[in-house]
Amino acid sequence: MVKMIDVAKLANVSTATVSRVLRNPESVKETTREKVLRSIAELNYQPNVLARHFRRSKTNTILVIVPNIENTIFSQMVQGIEAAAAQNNFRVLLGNTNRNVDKEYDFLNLLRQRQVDGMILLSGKIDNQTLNELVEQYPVVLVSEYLEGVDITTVCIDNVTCGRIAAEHLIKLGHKRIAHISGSKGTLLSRDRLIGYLQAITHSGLKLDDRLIREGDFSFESGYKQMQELLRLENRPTAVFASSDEMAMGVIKATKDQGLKVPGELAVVGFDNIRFSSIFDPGITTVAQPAIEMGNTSMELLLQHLNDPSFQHKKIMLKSELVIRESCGWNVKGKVE
Amino acid sequence: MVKMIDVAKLANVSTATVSRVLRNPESVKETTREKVLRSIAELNYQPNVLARHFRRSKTNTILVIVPNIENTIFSQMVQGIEAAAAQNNFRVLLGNTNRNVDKEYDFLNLLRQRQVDGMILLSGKIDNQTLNELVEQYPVVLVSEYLEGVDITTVCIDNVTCGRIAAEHLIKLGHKRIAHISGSKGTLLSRDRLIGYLQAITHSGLKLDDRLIREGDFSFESGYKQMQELLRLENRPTAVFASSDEMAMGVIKATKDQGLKVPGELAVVGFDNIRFSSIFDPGITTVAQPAIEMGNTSMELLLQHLNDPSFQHKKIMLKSELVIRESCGWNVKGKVE
DNA sequence: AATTAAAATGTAAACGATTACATAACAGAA
DNA sequence: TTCTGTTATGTAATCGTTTACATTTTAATT
Repeated sequence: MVKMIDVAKLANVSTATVSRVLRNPESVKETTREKVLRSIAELNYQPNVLARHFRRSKTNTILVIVPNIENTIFSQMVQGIEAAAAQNNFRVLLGNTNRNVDKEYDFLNLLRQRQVDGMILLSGKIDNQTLNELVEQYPVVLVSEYLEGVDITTVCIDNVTCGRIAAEHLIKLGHKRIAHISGSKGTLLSRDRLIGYLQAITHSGLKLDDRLIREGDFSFESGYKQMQELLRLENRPTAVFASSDEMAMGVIKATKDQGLKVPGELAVVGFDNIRFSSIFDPGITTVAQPAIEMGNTSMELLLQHLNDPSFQHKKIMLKSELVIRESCGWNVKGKVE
Repeated sequence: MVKMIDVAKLANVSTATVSRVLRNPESVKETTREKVLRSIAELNYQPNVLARHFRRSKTNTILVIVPNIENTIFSQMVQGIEAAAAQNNFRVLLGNTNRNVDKEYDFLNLLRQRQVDGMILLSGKIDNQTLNELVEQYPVVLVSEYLEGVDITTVCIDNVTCGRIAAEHLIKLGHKRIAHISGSKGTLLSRDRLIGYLQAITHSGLKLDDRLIREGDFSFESGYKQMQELLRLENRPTAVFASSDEMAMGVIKATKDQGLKVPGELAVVGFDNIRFSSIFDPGITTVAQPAIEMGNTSMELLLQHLNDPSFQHKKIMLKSELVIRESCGWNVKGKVE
């Protein structure tokens, strides 16, 4: 294996100069630089990255903790992260936890052992104390979810407003009995969307009905199941706002399976705008999370942090918008803000 | 930062012994071992993995090259790889190429620079010569796709048989005009499925019609577009076999958009059995690729290779089966093999 | 030409674990 | 007890870059 000393000898310089040509080219006189570059090319020299990492205690690699890579909302975020990372010569190490907290804790060791320079969390099951410790020592960015009691850089959307907009859309269409299927109550993001829903209902003067509010877990199956229960009510809802597109699909499927029509007999609004929302039949009206942008932004914040140790934690809120498709029918003209 | 020498001093041994306790515990006397372990615990010592990697020229990390992480068939494979890797204390570095060949070539440098110990390819756009060079020097496994002219460990399914089974299913249902929308012709896997289709048509004595064979690129959009063209034929097909579920969904959407019914007026078979095939309406009859298992198997082969330099390349073929849902109607009773 | 400041290059000491080889400790046999 | 073979431990070189500091070269100014 060709090493730096070989290049140095061939170019008649010291390894220091070769190293500088590689890492800091302007600090080397042009003629020397060219000589070195020619030697590098001639010998087909590949720097030993492991030695470099070791010496610099940096790996140019970041870790992304993903609850479930199969969920396209997360893969979109990863895509955004990947793109920003590649541009800055960073690599992305993937940590798929399958919503298993132990695995999540396990991955944190990569940070502690300096195998990665920073971390992006697409889920937040870690307890606040551990997270606080981590955040103090290493660059960490939290995406989508946010946490109380932890001072951490966060990229998210305004879930309260989004929840409100979704419910208001259904109200404007004239619906009076609007159900909500939330994500797991454990997550703040679910609570916020619920709060938005409650705001919309209350402000519009509609009657609040507890039985119309149900807890899911973001999955298709939970949407299906909760909708079945809603259909059993003597006075069933005419509209549903589900906290994820997958659940919205479950809702629609359950409704169709009962022989009812969507949007004819039930209007549905989802959340996320995953790719399949537009492919699904009917196309799902949904609150679009700018997933790729969220990934991109989070990586950029992480890079800022990486390059500037005095970086102050930021909370970034990205804009999301309602995408209108067929699942609510067409009573309303044009786009709803 | 606590280092090995600190542990050694506290335990009154040499660093060599501490290192042995960590890497090769049986070679150390029990009493010493315990003493060392106690010191490690007391100091909360974390070995410097970068130093270790450097010294050993191993990273316990493998690279997965993914054409498109957003496609759930790939994320399932990644999931399988991840699981097998985690069990063996390996990490997975993700290389998302977005079907960009340059990025693919770029990622190969990770291997050349020893930043990863091995590689799993979920796509094969790399030219044979480069790949051959790579395979000679490093452990590489190819999944799903296979290549002629390269001696490389491969995990795949029998695409010819699968294509035949898909077409035969439609034939058994009584269809006479069966179209096929293939994946990109560049890939052998597309050609194989087409061959299977041709075999089925020919063997059954049906008339072959060139106009019913069209090239897509696995995407929803291409399925939609090709189906639009098929619908314009004066004598349109009554059934379509699409080489991916996404294309099948495109086919169904295009058909519905023309006011036709699926499965009523068109029967559709897809390929892959991605998660949304069962959620889609109608549920898609499809050839199931055992994606997670494929990922798992490929990682295990890679590990074998990693542990045994004399490893002989293997070609593993996994079983896949037809999953019958609603998209072809119910003219046939029971399960079709 | 002498002086000085700035720019370019070289020297050599890190970084922290691993491991070949040398040595010491121990157990069992005579 | 002594010898021998085995097992356990220690010593110190090594992996290949990077970089603080020292030295030399170059350019600018008088």
